[in-house]
Amino acid sequence: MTPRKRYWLMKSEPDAFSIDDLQRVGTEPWNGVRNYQARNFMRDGMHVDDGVLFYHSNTKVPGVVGIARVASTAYPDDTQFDPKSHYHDPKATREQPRWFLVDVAFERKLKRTIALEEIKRHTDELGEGFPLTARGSRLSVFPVTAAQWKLLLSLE
DNA sequence: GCCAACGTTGGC
DNA sequence: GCCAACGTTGGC
Repeated sequence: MTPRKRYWLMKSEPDAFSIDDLQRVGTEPWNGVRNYQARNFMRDGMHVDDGVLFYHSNTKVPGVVGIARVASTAYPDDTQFDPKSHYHDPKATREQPRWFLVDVAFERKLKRTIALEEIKRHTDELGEGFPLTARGSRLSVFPVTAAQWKLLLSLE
């Protein structure tokens, strides 16, 4: 049985990996996530063809810049095993991987950036707990409801 | 570049 | 199991 389509938001620093990079390569393993909550969402929650809002963080105008889709089920993030990688985790083994990822595929760029500043004006509709606007939240992968998805894209 | 907020680590 | 120290995130 095919699970109902879910929606997610995934943050990336454009200096490291931008929506243009994703457009160029088409599909990319979402490596480097080293937060358990974000990992759990990828490993336990994501299904192929789920929708992804691509968000640029730590940049001049942070915001949602494109749409992607989940392109694989979760599998171990290879960078955790590589001593030369910035994402190397000495406690992870092939037998007992600690970090998982999914492949993410490009769908389209938004016509314009939906800036965080603008998104904040809709806190009431998005809900107090929405991780993008919740105070102090740094979660880089989290679920978005169908209603939140629709609202955010209506701002495009 | 600053720094508040948060998550993780490790000594005890 | 507590919690101080440290490292990271990410808006500004």
